[in-house]
Amino acid sequence: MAKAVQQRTLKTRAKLLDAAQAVISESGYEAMRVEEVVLRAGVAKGTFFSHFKDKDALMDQLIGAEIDRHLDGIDALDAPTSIAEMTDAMMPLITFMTCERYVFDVILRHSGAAANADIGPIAMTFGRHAEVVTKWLWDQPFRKDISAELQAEGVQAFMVQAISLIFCSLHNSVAPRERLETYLTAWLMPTA
Amino acid sequence: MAKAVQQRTLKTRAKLLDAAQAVISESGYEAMRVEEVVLRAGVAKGTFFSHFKDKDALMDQLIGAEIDRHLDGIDALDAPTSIAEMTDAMMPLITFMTCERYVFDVILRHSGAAANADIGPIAMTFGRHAEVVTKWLWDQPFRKDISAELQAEGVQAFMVQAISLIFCSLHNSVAPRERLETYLTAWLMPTA
DNA sequence: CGATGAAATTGACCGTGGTCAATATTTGGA
DNA sequence: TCCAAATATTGACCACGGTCAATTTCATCG
Repeated sequence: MAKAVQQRTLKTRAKLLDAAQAVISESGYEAMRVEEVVLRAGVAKGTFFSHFKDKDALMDQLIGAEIDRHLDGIDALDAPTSIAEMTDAMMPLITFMTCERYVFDVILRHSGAAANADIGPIAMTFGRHAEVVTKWLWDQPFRKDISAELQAEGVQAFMVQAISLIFCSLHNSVAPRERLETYLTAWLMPTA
Repeated sequence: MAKAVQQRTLKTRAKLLDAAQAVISESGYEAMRVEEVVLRAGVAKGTFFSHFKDKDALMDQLIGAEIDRHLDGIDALDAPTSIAEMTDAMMPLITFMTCERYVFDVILRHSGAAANADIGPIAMTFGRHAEVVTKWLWDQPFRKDISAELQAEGVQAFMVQAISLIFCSLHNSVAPRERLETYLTAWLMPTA
């Protein structure tokens, strides 16, 4: 008999999430401290870890939710008809993903789930993103020699690469938008 | 007048590196503890941090050196004449990069340097890897519509993607070698 | 040699994430 | 309404990376 989750539990979790969100709004993701969150939420430290496996799990939820919000916006758009349009459509998401180096690190760490058991919010968003891109590619004037799914995987690979290079001193002279557009043109519209 | 570095310094650094390597050989990278290393090296904890900025910096050196050894092997090879050969040539490197999830995380974190000042060993190896691939691509029967440099950047992006998916429960049914070959064929030999 | 300043080393101490046995609260049944 | 089992909460405690003022060792020069 599945036991119903107590009201108390929901309330405590909400308090923790609110407190965390507040800290992040004020000081950013990297600066978030578990101690600060439990202090504001008015609960003991141990309570935090009975609601979230670890600090990373909370970040997974918060950042995953934020990415999902961006995907909602992207999903509402008409399918882009050019590489430039596609790149533009992804820019708000990319901007968020690069708002802090720490945020991008967390995203990378969670982009693939470690075990079947724990496919977290961020991993889900990667799946969703691939779906959106696949849908976009369905009947576009792009290459036809490979599947839309494979094309979408490539789009993700290049998006990650373009973002990584933002944080790389050796390659940060080119803006991410232009770099991504170059990549995607070469990937989706080869002429040789 | 630049003061020569003391013998003592070199000796201590060597002791620390040896101790770290020993711990890693026995228990792996992830299990390495600074306390254990300084204990074996017979120095105080503070000494460790006067030789390495932090634990990550030591990992950067050790893992970077290991990657360099693999690149030496790759560099000694004849330029591959097919995608399959190219993929095979990169497999030993990929195998090392995926020996532990932690190792891959460290590599990703250091693949782009945070500031011009600290381009570490791992970041250097990425540059070197790109050069090797670019050289390979120079006169190969692959696509000619984009530069060899851009092709090499793509090869790196797909290598990272293929590795990431190894650690992803949603996509670990395909072996990394086959996945990479699929990616590289689509990237380097498009037929549309 | 002995003195003196520079460089290396030390270890007590701190910040922060995470654990767990003890305690408090809730729930469902008699 | 009361009791017992299930569930949630607590906070002292630990692990481990990292800091820094005090101390020791080293190199150079008169």
